[in-house]
Formats: sequence, C-alpha cells, structure tokens
Amino acid sequence: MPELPEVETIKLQLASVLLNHTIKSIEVRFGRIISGDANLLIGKKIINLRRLGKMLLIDLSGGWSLAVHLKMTGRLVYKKVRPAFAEASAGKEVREAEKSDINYDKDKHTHVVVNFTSGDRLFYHDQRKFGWLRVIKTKEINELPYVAGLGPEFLSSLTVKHFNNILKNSRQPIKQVLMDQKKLSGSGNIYANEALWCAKIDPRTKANTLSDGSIASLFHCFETILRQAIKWQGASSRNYRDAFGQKGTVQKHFEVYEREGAKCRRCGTAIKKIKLGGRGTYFCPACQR
DNA sequence: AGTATCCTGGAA
DNA sequence: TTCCAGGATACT
Repeated sequence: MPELPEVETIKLQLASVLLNHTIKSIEVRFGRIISGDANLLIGKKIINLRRLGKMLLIDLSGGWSLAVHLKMTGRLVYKKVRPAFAEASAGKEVREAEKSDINYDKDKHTHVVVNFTSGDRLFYHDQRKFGWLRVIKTKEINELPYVAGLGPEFLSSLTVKHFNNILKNSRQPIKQVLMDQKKLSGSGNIYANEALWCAKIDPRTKANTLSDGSIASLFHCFETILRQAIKWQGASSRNYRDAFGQKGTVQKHFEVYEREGAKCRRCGTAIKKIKLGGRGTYFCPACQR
C-alpha cells in the first residue's frame, strides 16, 4: 500500500492519540511478522513517532523502538476503548462507520495486537503478510539495512539541486529511479506515475537525458502532489486504511494511475498502461514526452 | 537489467 | 483459471 503520504498520515494520527500511552501487553498471533522480543516493550511508554522513508518508527521509553514497514497491504489501526455506558449514547454516524469497518480483533489478517494500560489497542493487520515489525534499540535503527540504504527524502532532505544530480547520474528510465528507495526515498508506484504526468514526462525517458527545466518541474510536482496527498489522508485504491481504519481520498483525484483508457484531463487522449520494471505504469502518450 | 519470491483475494 | 496489486530483496 503505503508510500510516503500514507505512512505520514498514520504517523500523524497515531501521534495525536498514542503519545504517553504505556504498553500493557502484546499479542503476537503470527510470529513470522515480528522480529526481536516483543515482551521487551511491556511497561514502556510511547515517547515519539517518526517516519523514515516508508518505515514507521514508534520510539518508546527505555531506549527501545518498534519499527514497522507496511509493504503492500499492512495496516496499523488504533481503536480507543469505549466504555459500556458510551455504547448506548454513541451517535448514529459513529455506529454506521463501525458497521462498515472490519472487526480487527477477530479478523484473520490481524497478526499483532498492542494493548495499552488505558485499554486502547493498536492492531497490525496485513492481508499478504509482506510487512514486518521489528523490536530494536532506538540507537540501532540507523543500522537497519533498509534505513542505512535510504536515499534523500522528498519533502525533507531532498533539494532540487540534489534531485537534479541524482537523475543526471542514472541511465535508467526516470520512473524506476523515482521508485528506487536507495536513490530517493518516499515515492512509490502511485506518486511516481502521478508526478510524471504532472511534469509532462514520459516514464520511459532515461533520467540522465532530462533537461534542468523538466527536472525542476518534476521536483515541484512531487512536492505539491505529496503534500496534497497527506492532506487527503493517502490513497485507498485498494487496501490502504489510515490509523483510524478509514480510507484516504487521493484515489478520487488520480490523473493517470488506474485510469487506463480514460481520457487525459489535459489533452483528452486515452491514458495508456505499460509495464516498466515489472510495475504497472500509466501515462498520457500525447502530453508526456 | 530482468525475474522470482514472500502471500491473499478481487477482477477479468 | 489466470492475472494483477501502494514493496523490497535475492536470485540469474
């Protein structure tokens, strides 16, 4: 699922409800999904939430952290405990929302449950089991291979100058460079497709042949699109849900992603789908050059 | 640079 | 039944 905006959304939401909560117990229902000793986190308090690339970090007291990578279908869903007396007075709107939601406690794809002393719970749910959690010392996070290999981040450490330099040094198709977390971190398939449409660049273009102007335009498109995507709480074209179990709304605004055959909103030409680096790639064959 | 792989489920 | 899916890695 999640690219930078989706993980950022979850981070911001969890930070709004989970800071200073103390872990009471952890239920591991599918052992392979988590590495390290989950019991080490019992009694620890959540002191910070961070994101590194597409990885979420929950920092706890005592120098321990819980690293989470959602990969394709992972979800982290927070459920506040609701006292029995609140049940009867819950608004109709709230009950409707819950009806359409999964019962995360009972669902077969819930693999880890973190219980807090408050009674609140955090569910790790992952249909395809590609994601992972890792209990790790906070000071050792930078040694994780995934973290050590991350390139500069969109919306933070990446400057247009650095972006230009990275692209000028790669002969790969631009879309593949944008998705390579070792070169640039944060973008995945959806936002690479969308940003290339925005900047009117053919995804197959060799990165090192792009003009400075095109690169500057692409950088600006990325910043704009990623910021807007965070405001829209991410893209739920399929499995993604935010930390409250809700869908994001970015998918309502896709220009090319999953729009094969539909008309380009800029020039009316049918959006084309090809395979690039093994991934579905959508673009307008007329206005992306 | 390509392709298989970890998994499950929805759509064609 | 086959193909496809917001990722990343380990192979050839």
